[in-house]
Amino acid sequence: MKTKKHLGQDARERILDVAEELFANGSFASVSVRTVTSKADVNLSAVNYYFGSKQGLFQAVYIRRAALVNNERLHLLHVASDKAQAEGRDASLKELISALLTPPVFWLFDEEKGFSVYIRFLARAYLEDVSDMDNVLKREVYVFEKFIPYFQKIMPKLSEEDIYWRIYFMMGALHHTINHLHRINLLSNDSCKVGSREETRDRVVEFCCKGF
Amino acid sequence: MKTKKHLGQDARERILDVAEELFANGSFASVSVRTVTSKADVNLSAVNYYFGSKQGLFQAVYIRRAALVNNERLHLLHVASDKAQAEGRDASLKELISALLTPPVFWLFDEEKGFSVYIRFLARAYLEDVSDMDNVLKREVYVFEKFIPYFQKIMPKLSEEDIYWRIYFMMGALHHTINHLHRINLLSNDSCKVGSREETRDRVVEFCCKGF
DNA sequence: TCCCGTTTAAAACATACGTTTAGATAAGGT
DNA sequence: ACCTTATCTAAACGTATGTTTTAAACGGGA
Repeated sequence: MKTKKHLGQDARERILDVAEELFANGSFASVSVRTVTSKADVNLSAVNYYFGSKQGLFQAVYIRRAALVNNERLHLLHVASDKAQAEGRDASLKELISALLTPPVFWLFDEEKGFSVYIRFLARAYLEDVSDMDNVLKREVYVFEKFIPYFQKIMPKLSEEDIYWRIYFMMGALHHTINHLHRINLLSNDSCKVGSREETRDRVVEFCCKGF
Repeated sequence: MKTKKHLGQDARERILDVAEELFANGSFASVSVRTVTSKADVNLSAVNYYFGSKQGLFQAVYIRRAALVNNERLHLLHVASDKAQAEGRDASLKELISALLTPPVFWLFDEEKGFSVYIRFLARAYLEDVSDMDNVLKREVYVFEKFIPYFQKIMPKLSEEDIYWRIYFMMGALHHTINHLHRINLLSNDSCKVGSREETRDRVVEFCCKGF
């Protein structure tokens, strides 16, 4: 006897998984509640039941994993900082930038954990006004603030404004990588192939290090 | 006596103008044909009459100004190349990158000519599968191909693959600038303001030059 | 066993959508 | 004047949309 019912949290998660995937590949308006619920094998009204509205679902997808990327960034920052301190030096520019870029790039390649989908979802969410991304960004600012002193220490000539601008462009290269990595073949007339996650990470980190 | 009728080309252009603006600010699915036609003050069926379908309209918006950015890039390339030749030197890295980035950045600021809308439209179109952006990109590749020899001449150590990767990241910084420039204030805790188009251009060019 | 809050189900609601159709209107050529 | 062509209009078509409603099914605690 199968017990499909009364697995509320289970159904909720399943909806979030499906919605995350669909929203990662299409715009908010192009994804219908009916597609979500049928792919998640739940009733049509489940979305409204659990999330109130389609927009509520979208925001719930964001919130579920919002902190993870930034926590991992801060973790890598502290690891690099501790290691540097033990060796009697400052954290290098490469270490700082790597701490910012590695989590999203690696997770983009990590099919297993399902984060790659979330990363692409995030990139798209930045363009949707439905998700109130200004408030989303405010959470990211918190992380960048933590990085600023480290940048200033090794690059004392730079003003805070300069550093923010460079972080800004760095995020540009990152988001572009996330969004259009699959098109590098096309753009380069098949000169370039997408390699391993480490190779991709190294390329974008190198680019951003020099840009700084 | 107003002659609203028989202004076919006029109505067509008006539809394109309105659609360009709407598609620049929202996704393909979120913009309805009814919104376009009512804002353009034409009949509902005008879109299907002139463009066959909503998708046809979207592609027509793209095509209308597609060549302009890339033509301007090539023009700037030749200007820089001629000037360099007259001075008995190669075109500098900064000149090359500036030729690639200046047209979209300047037009982004140029409210008057309406290109700023198109630039934002383009950035969003890259995420819509409806516009068959792989074919769109092939047209851009043509332009990059023209630049490759110039890059190779002044940076002979770099392989073609390396150059393409760097152009790729450069486009990332550019597209990010286009998409999220208005959020630089927020990202930087109000440290940064959006300055003139020249200042913005100089910042992204400087970043990309060093990244190369 | 009964009650109660939670969850699932099916149907209906009221719009909004892209597209098609049929016919009116105007302009230009012959 | 007539015919042809391009343009514009209004209405309708069929479908898809997000959401709401109503009721049934279930599990746990009294």
